[in-house]
Amino acid sequence: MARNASPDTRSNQDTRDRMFDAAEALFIERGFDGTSLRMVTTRAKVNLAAVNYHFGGKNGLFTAMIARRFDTLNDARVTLLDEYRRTAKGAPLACEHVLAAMFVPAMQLARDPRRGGRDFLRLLGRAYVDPSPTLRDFLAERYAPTLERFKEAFSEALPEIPRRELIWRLHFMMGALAYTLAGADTWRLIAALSAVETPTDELLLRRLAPFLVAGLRAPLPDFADPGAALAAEERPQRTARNSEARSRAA
Amino acid sequence: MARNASPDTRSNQDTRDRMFDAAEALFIERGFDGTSLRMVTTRAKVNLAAVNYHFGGKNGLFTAMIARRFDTLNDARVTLLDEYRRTAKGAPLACEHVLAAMFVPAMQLARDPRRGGRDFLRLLGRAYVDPSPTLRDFLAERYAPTLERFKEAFSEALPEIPRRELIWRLHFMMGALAYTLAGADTWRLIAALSAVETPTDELLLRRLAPFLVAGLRAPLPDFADPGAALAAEERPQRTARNSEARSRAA
DNA sequence: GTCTATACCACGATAGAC
DNA sequence: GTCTATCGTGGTATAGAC
Repeated sequence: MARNASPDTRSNQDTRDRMFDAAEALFIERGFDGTSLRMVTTRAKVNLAAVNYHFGGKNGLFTAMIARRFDTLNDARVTLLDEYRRTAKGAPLACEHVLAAMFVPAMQLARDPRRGGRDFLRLLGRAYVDPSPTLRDFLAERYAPTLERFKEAFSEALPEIPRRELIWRLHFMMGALAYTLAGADTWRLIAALSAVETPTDELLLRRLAPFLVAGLRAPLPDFADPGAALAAEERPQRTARNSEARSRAA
Repeated sequence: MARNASPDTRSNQDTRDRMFDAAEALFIERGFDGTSLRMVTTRAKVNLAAVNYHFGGKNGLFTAMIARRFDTLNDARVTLLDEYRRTAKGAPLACEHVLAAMFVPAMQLARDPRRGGRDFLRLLGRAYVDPSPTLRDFLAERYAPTLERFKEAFSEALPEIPRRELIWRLHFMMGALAYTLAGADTWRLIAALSAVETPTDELLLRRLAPFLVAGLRAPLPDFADPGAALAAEERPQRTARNSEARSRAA
C-alpha cells in the first residue's frame, strides 16, 4: 500500500486518519462508553493493537480525535472574536457578534467535508454532553481559556446583566446548543410528531440564535417573590384541599 | 404499572427499591453504558441474578428505575397543567404557567427525599442526555404523549410564534434544561472559574425560567437576510452592506 | 415466589512475541 | 507495524436453597 508515496509518513497518516474518522462516526452515534476499540478498528480496517501503538489507548484516541476538530474550531472562534473586537474600535461588542463568533466558525467547518462536514456539529454536541469523565475532564481543561475569553466578551456585550447571572445564562446557552446539536436522532422524533421539515444545520443555528440572544437579555429573575418567576408555586396544591378557592385563582 | 399487589410483596419491594436506588445513583454518575450490573448489585447488596429475576435484564432495570421517577413527574405535570387550564376558564394559558407546570412538579419531587430528593433533577437531566439508544427510545416512546400536551399548551400560550418555530424552541428549551440539570459536576467547574456560589436546584430553576421565557418569545429569525440573525457571516468586518470602513480591519 | 451461588460465553483492552 | 495470547469484565442463564 502507498508504494508511490513518501516512505512511511503517508500510510502512517492515512492509518491515523482512518482511525479518527471511524472513531468520530461511532462516537457520534454511541458515545464514548458505547464505542469499543474493536468497532473502531474494524471500521477503520486497521489492527486492534494499532490504537495502542498510535495513541496509547482508548482515551488517547478519542481525545486526539476530538482535539483534531475542536482545536481548529476554537482557534477560529477566538480569531473571529478578535476580528470583531478590532472592527469595533473600542466600542463594546454586540451580543450578536459574540454569538456569531461562536456559531459562524462552526457553520463553516460543518460545510467543509475535509474538516468534519455534516457530522461536525453532531460531534460537537455529543462531546459536550457525553457522560464519560475522561472526555469531560479533557474538554474542560483544554478549552477553559477559550471559554473564559467568551465569558469576557459576553460580559462586555451585556453590561446590564450582572456577571453572576450572566455566567449561568451562558451555561444555559451551552446546554441548548449542545443538546440540540447532539440530538440528530431526536429531530426525527420531532419531525415525525409534527410534520416539521428536517432542517439543515445552518437553518438550525439560525433558529437557535434569536432564542439565545433573547434569553441572554432576559429580565433578571426576582428571587424575593417566589411567585414572580414561575407563577404561583404552591397554589395548585391548595386547590386540591379547598375546591372553593379554585374558582378565584388569577 | 405491573405492580404486584400480592401479600408478601414486602421484602420483595425492599429489594427492588434497593436496586432502584443503587442503579439511580450510579446512573447519575456514570450513565447507562458506564454502569455495570455488578456495580449495581454490589451497592444494593443483592445478588447479581436478582436483576434478571425482577427486571429481566439491564434494560429492564434501568427503564423501570427511570419510569419510577418520570411517571410520577409527568403525571404531576399534566395534572398541574390541567389545573392551570381550569382556573383560566377558557382564557389562553400564560407562558409562565405552562413553564411552571413543567418546573414546579420537578422542584417538588426534588424536595421530597422519598421520591428522588436532591438527586432527582440530576437524574432527569442525565436521562435526557444519555447516549444509550435503549434509554433514548424508551423515553421518546413513553413520554411522547406528555410532550404533545405541553406542545399544545405552549402553542396556545404563544400564538404569535408560528407552530414550526415553536417546536424548535421547545427543543432548545429541553436542551438548556437537561444539560443544566445533568451538569452538577460542571457547576463545580464554573464555580471554580468564577467564584460563583453553588446554587440550590430551586435557585437554578428560578434563574432558568426567565431565560427560557425570553427565548420562547424571541423575535422570529429572518431567513431571507443571511446577515440578520448572526451578523455578517462571511464578512465579520461589517454588519451591513456598507464596506467602506473595511480598510483597517484587514 | 424470592433469592443465591455459580457457570457460561462473548467481548474488550492491553502487552508481548513475531 | 501486525498477530495472537491473555486476562479482566460484561450481561445472561441455570440449578437449587430458603
